[in-house]
This record gives sequence, C-alpha cells and structure tokens, in this order.
Amino acid sequence: MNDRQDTTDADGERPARRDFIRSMIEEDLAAGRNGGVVQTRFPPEPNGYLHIGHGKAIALNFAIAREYGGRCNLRFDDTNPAAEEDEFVEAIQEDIRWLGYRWDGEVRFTSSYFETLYRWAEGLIRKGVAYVCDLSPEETRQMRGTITSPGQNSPYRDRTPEENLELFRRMRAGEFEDGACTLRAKIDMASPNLNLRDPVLYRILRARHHRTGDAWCIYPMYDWAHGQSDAIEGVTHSLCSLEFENHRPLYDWFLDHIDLEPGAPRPRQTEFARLNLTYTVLAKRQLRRLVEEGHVSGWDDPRMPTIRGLRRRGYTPTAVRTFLEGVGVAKFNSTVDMVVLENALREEQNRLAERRMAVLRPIELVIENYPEDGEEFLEAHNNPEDEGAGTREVPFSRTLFIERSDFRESAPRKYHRLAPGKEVRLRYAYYVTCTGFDTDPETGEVVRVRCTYDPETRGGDSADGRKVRGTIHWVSARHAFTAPVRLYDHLFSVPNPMDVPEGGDLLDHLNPASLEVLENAKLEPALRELAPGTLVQFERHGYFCLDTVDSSPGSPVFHRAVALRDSWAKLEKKLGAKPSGSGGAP
RNA sequence: UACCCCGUGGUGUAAUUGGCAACACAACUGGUUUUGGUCCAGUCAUUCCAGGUUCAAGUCCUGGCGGGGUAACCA
Repeated sequence: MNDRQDTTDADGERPARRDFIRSMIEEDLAAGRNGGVVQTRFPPEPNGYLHIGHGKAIALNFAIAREYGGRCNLRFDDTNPAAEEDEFVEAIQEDIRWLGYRWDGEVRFTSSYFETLYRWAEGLIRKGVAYVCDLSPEETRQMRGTITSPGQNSPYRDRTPEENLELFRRMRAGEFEDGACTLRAKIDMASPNLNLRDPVLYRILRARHHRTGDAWCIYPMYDWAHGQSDAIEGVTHSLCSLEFENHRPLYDWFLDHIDLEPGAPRPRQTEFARLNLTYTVLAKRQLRRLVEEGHVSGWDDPRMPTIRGLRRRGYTPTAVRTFLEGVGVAKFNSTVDMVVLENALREEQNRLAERRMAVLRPIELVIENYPEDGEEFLEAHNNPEDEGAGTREVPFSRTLFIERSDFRESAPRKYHRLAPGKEVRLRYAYYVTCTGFDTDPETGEVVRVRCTYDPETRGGDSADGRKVRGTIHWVSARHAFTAPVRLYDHLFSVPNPMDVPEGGDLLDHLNPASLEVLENAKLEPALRELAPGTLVQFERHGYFCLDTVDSSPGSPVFHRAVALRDSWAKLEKKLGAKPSGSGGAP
C-alpha cells in the first residue's frame, strides 16, 4: 500500500507552473519554516465515491508533496459514524491508486486519534476554555444569534473546570442521552465569525463506528478533529476548499490552546477554489440523486464525473492527471470547460490509440464492377502517428457498409463525400465513383448506394495523381460483425445545470440525449479481439472502448469515450444557418 | 443587514514581486493531409470602474461596483 515504485511521475521535480500555494510553500522553505519539511494530506470523509472535483484536491496535495520532496498522507476523516461506511474506505483508496497517486505510509484515520483528541479536550477544560453545555440542539442554534446579530452566552458557560471535567467524563461514559449535552469551546458568542461562537467540540451519538465500533458514544466535530489530526501527523500545509475560509481562525485557535510538542511543525490551513466543470454537477448530493432516482445506471455510469465513471468511460489515469494538474489553482470560483478534460484524452490517445474502422449508422455500398465473389485483404496502418504500431489486413469485397452520412442524394456546397457522379477514396482501398442509388419504394429512403471502382487505385493512391477531396471509412459486409455502440454526451444540456430558475429543478436540465445506443453498428473483424477497457480510435468518429461492465464473451458492447473534433459538422451548421438567398451556388 | 474571500481575453491560469500582459483550451483565417482527425502558421485584452502614489501600476493606496462563502450536535 505504501510502495512508491510504480508512481508514474518522477519525484522531486519542481513545478513548471506556480500558483499562490506553491509560492507560499517556496516562501516557507526559503524562510526555513517547519525545518524545510513539506507535508500535505488528502482527507476524504468515507461517505461517498470520489469525483473529478476531489481529483483536483488529490492532484494538488500529492503533486505538491512530490515536487517538494515531501510527504502526503491519506487520512479518512471519519468523525461521523452516522454517515460513514467501510465500503467507501476501500473504494476511495482504489480510486486514488487508479489515478496513480501513492500516499506515504499507512492509511490514516481520524478515529485513530480519538483518545488523543479526548485528552486534549480535557486539557481545554482544565484551562477553562471549554465547557459542557446542556442546551438542546434547537436552543444552541437559537442562542448562536444570526449572521447580523450577536449570540447569547449559554447559561452553562460558567461551570467550573472541575464540574466540566466530571460532566465530560460522564458524557464519555455514556451516562447521558444522545443530544443531551455537548462540549463547547468558550470563545466569543458575539464574534462576527459564527464559527467562533462557542463551537461544539463533541456531541453524544450512539452509532456504530466503522472502525471503533461501540467504543465511543461521543464523537469530535470536524473543526476540533481536523487541525489537531493535521498536527498529530506533522502536516505542514493543510489545503482545503474555500468554504472553510471562515473556519481558519478556529483552526488556529485550537492549535493555540492545545499543548503541541515544542518545535513540532505547526500546520497552516490554506484554502483554494474547488473545481467546477461545465455540463455536469460535482456535488455529492446531486450525484447521489442521479443514481438513486435512476437517471444514470450507477456511480460508475460512464456519464458520471466520478472517478469510477471516468475510468469506465475510457479515461486513462494520465489523461485525468494531465487535466487535473493543468487546470491550475486559485482562490477565484471558476468553471472549467468540459472540452479541456476531453481534450486531455484526445491528445493522449491520438498518439497511443490504434485505429480501426467502424460504421456506426450503416448503409450498403455495392461496387458494380467488382467481382461477385471477390475478396482481398488490404493493408491499413494501425496508427499513422506511430509507425511502430504496425499494420493490419482489412478484408474487402463487393458489398460494403459505409456511413449513411457519407452519402447524399445531392451534394451540398463543400460536401466532399459520396453523391451521384462524385468520386471518393475508400480508406486504404480504392477510389470509387457513385453511379446511383436505390430507394425503398414505400418510404423513399435510400437503401443502397451504387458505385464503380478504379482497380488502378488499390491502396488508395492513383498513378495519374488525380486528387479526391474525400476519404471515407467502410467495412466489408460479409466480414464485419454487428454490435451495439453507445454514444455518450453531456449529462446536462446547459453549461451550468445548477443555475435553476425559481420553481425549477436541476433535473429539468438533464440532457435527454446523453446516451444514444446504436444497435446496428458494423465493425471490422480486428475489433473482435479488443481487450475490455482498451481505447481504440474508430476512424473519423472518436475514441471507443469495450465496456467493462456490460460486455460479455460473445456479446461485446462498445462505447465512445470522446469524439474526434468534427470541423465538417461545424461547417455544415454554418452553411445551413446562412439565409438561402445569399449563399447559393452560382 | 454583519463578517470573510475574490475580480487579468470567450474559458482556465501566468506575469522574474513596480518594468513591453504570457501559456493552454475555445473561436476565427489560411496551409498540409489516404481520418473534414493530427500537424503548421496567423488573428483575437486599453487587466471590473473611478481617483491617487510613481519616470513607470495587472501588481501599491483610497473609494465604488460586481461575484462567492458563512447562521448542522455535517464535513
């Protein structure tokens, strides 16, 4: 678990880019703070699956530790047994490892520090800065005041340390009902920072904890547990998201009031903006809703922004990391365009993925001058970007399938594909010229395209040097196999789904076309041997893989991880948008 | 209505800490191309506004304006 040998990145490299956090760390280093040590941590609560937003925090913490020769712990912040489960402890570790990050030493748990935390709490009581309060949750809330008005002191605020100590021990011993009392810090009920209005340190809660079982019936609150756990682990830089900014004074207050080892590093909290992505949501609550209400197939649905969803979708750890480490970090709440994530995959896979031919929406193409029973095998490059990927043989015959969209009864302007009288290249095969097409007498729909081929152009080159503008992909009807192919699109149809008009619902923005299943895709034979999860490029379409969940031997299911850029679609849209009067052919 | 944080191209981040606003993505032009992919070249910002300090301000000061966060015995 703590091995580092398969960490993909080299250790100790200085960051190529600087941000306010790295600048601060370098300042600390220059000033000789913390004895030149940099230590971070990733502190998830084990109450759900990780998503790409967590990925940003993971990448930040682990990358910083790596860059400065420091350490990064994985610590489960398990202080609320009512919400946490072992299942998530396992899943979270798996996801972090999949991303390619390795934490230092053993996995940590805040629950391992319960005893130390408890002792420190008694210390606060002895110093007279913590007290047992018998107010009910509702009373506590009411007396805290509001955002614009100060709170009032609890009537239990002035109990003596002796009395508090006894009460606190009885709390731990289980002598009081759940919710009967709390331990609170005695700070300032009039503070403009609500977090300093005598925050609760411990509540009584009889719930079975996933690690400590029934050993405790009092549990520390986040604020009390977090900074102290950082201190215990020697964390120097405690990075968290912006909403904890107002907690920082409390974080520091606790550190000031416990008895830290002299000379021990004092952790410092620094906040950064969490990741937002267009066309999706990154809030645990919303994601859970999508799963529970069945709008997706589960936490690993390829449309989900969860780490598991991305993995199943076909994203590679390096592509995700490239994205994560490239988005930068700042204190400004921003939203990164989903295309940046997609682009990271495309860019990587352009170099790596082998090419195959797949016809997603087939229409028959008959080569009238090709021998009825003819068959030959043509050589195709597996990856034009990588000579080392070699070549393969693709079967060719008289009847092929081509994309429906590669034929038009009459060619619009700038359309370089098949239309009556037009010549195109069949990739790695021959030039063909369209001679006609057949339609269904009932519907008028084109059911077959006819053409003749030029035998002199075998392989896709003509000796006379004539140019064809279009190259289309194809599969041999006799040799191809049929399989379902799923096309995924954004889960939501608007860039910011959280922007819901009054009375509306987030789900109003769900994209009804986020999943399209093509049941009749025709695939070249080489695709039969594709390993599950491996990405290949379907030429002219995008990067696809065999679904790891829904495929079974003999019945493969393919899906698209990300589409190729499609500048024709863009052009066509633009041409179509032009008023018909102005753009007509001469 | 209180307190805290933040405002740099369409988007996300830079700017040697006061010295010609840079990189990536997107968009748009053009070129190459047996993927309308890739690749190559080019275009795209008076740094939220108004004052002030300075030879010089994205950076420092003042005041506005705008956005976000905060009132769990959640994290």
